[in-house]
Amino acid sequence: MNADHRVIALIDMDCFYVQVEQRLQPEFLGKPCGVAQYYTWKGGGLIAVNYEARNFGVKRGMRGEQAKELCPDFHVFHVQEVNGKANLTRYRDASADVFRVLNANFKLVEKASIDEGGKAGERVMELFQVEYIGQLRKYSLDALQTSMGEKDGYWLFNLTRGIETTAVNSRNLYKTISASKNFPGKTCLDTIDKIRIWCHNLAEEIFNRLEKDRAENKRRAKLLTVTCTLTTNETIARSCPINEYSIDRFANDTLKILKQYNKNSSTSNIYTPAIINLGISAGKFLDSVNTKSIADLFSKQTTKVETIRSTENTINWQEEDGEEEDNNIEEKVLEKPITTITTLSIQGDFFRKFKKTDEQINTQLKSENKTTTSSITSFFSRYTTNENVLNSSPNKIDDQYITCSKCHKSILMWNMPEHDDFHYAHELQMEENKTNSIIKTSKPIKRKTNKQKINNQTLDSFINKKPKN
DNA sequence: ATTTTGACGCT
DNA sequence: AGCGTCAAA
Repeated sequence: MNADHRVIALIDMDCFYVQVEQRLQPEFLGKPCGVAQYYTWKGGGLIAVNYEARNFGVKRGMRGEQAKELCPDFHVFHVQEVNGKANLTRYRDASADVFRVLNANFKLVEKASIDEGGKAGERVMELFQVEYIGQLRKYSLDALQTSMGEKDGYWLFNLTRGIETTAVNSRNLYKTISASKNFPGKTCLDTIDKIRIWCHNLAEEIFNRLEKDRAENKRRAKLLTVTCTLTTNETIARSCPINEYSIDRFANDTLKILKQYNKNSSTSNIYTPAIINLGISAGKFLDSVNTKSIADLFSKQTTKVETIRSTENTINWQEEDGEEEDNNIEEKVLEKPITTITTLSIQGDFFRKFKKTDEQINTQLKSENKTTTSSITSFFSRYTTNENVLNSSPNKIDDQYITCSKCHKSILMWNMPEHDDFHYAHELQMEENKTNSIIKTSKPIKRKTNKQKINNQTLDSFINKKPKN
């Protein structure tokens, strides 16, 4: 699409965490509520407040008790705690749901980071004594470049005239995965024993999130960074390589780093200065694609033909409706039945299972635009109402829960995408370990190509799915 | 005792 | 590459 004629939609989810909780407990819809982490200190700290509550002056950062004073009907949802630490998994999963919908329906989806925003914006306002960006139009390109530098001045000059051609990057993945916790006041970590426990707790959370990330995104973090703030108020960040995903290794590496800052004798259990904040972060992700499979990418079969994995839960996501390309695929595959999955992201692959035709999606999208709730409901109706789309196994739906056919655990239906993905990736991993090779020789399942339906609505050209490859 | 998380910038 | 800072929710 021509960058001059593009449309960029900015989606900002209001008090998202509150909505996630209200979806689980719809009886609170329309009522003033917020989400708090931790209970004990003055009713927990609010990290999200809905508009009904904001009308009473309740704000993020306030304590639950204070919110109750301002608004007696205020309801507090509490963030799940694991090992005594707030765990935001529920909201991350909900966010992943949103991105699944966006990725399935839009060509480019970028997690916004408002670069050039914030501080730079204030500097510009101060420098040029303007309140709105349009007021900058009275300045010449030269003037802007003199003050802001050649590049930024040029960017700003165009921006004020509605010209901004920066590409929207198709990127939804986190660059880092981190877990941290404050230990304020008397709760500070002042003994090796306490520190050891928390190294383990944080390591466990990071490990779980990394495993899930590896399953879904086929990548591995290579760098572990330990961050801590001491009672001296200094913040320290030190890194070490990640050779293997393991709770104990993460925990031990973290502890080893922290011990370097202990001013006490190594024989004592006391740690000084004590730790006020401790965090572990994993980053420097590398795609965990085997070199063998990269070689395969250059073979005719795999570069030209997009094949799909063959596992028991892979299903034909479209009704029978013969198409010529499919026959070609089938023939080629039969010639040399080697299938690799390397060209497909798991996420995209996963979603494809539940995909309807373009027409159905477009129709659905129109109705989804109305409210978030109906959108999400209809999104999930895609695979909760259509038995043969799901899998022929008898998944029992009990209100909002589904019994997973693989592990027989009761799973919230909106957590099913990750859950199912996890099973798939796990199986894949097992197979990989077993064969010590990424090449799969199983027969691929026939997959239909999507025909692009041409629609006369302007936005539809935008809503068209991503092109393959 | 606002907490947790993530990205970016500086050296 | 490693570390510190800063902002968002």
